[in-house]
Amino acid sequence: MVLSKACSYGILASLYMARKKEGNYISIREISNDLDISFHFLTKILQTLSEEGLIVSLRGPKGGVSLAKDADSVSLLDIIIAIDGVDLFNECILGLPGCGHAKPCPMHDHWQNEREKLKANFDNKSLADIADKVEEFKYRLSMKDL
Amino acid sequence: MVLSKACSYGILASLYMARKKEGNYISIREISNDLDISFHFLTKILQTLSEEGLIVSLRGPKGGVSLAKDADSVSLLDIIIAIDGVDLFNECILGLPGCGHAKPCPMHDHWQNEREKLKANFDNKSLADIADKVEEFKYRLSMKDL
DNA sequence: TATAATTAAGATAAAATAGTCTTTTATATT
DNA sequence: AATATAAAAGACTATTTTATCTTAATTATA
Repeated sequence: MVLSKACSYGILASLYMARKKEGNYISIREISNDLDISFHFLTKILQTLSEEGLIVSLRGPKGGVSLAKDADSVSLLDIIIAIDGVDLFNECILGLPGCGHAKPCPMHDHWQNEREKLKANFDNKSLADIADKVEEFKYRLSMKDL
Repeated sequence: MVLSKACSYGILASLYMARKKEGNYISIREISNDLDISFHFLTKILQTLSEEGLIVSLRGPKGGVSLAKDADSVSLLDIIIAIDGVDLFNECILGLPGCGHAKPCPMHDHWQNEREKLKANFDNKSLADIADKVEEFKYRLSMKDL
């Protein structure tokens, strides 16, 4: 698995928030129901995003979570790094310590190229970009297999 | 992590065998010592490769493991699929069930392209190709960080 | 101010992956 | 045939990831 489940869930929840009007708090219960993700697990993931400053939250009635910034300025890469860290984009695909230009693993050149493209592609996709094109491209954004 | 540790270890051990004369059995202890991989863990991984028909083994004195086929005809992809299965090359990067052309995740087109290239690249690298070029390209093939 | 709603926090459990240890089986050599 | 060597098999442990459950803290609203 390239991304952890926590990371996938975090991305889906962030896109859910991006599709709602900014400034409104959305309850985690609603998100977990609509996306078919475990409520408590999602709560923890969103706490991480909150600690990382990507979302804000409010307790109590009418509380919930909301993007901390404009959806234009948050990329999928931001979410991924907040949850899974930067290892995916730095590590040797064979897991060799010290793999690099001087002493490369047999996959080094190829994987370095691929992972950079992957990273650029994640970076190039803002939450707003995706949210705006859900209808046009019929994007699937839920764990529900409809 | 893109490949499991078991898979990385399996690849390194296979390359180790490929670099030795074919037909000779190499003890797992020697491989685990030289590559700095846990002996018992490696034994299990090599049992999988044995079950999958990629290597052969012999018990007793002078026993060990050896590639079942010519190193020319075994690709990294063969090893990966034997150990980790085909999920990496089939699954949605966001883990969405039913992600596909009709109802794609936002990363679908890009990732489908990348994972196919990754697969092709793994398929294109035979154990012999790599073994032959270790000196030329100064390949790192051990968990030891020298 | 009391109540209900909602996230935060922390304990626990389940599953997957990674790793270790012991015993059994096979085989080459003496 | 006896012995030593090495893989096979299986039980066990540890760690990480995923998931659940309970209680505490916060806050809007009646």
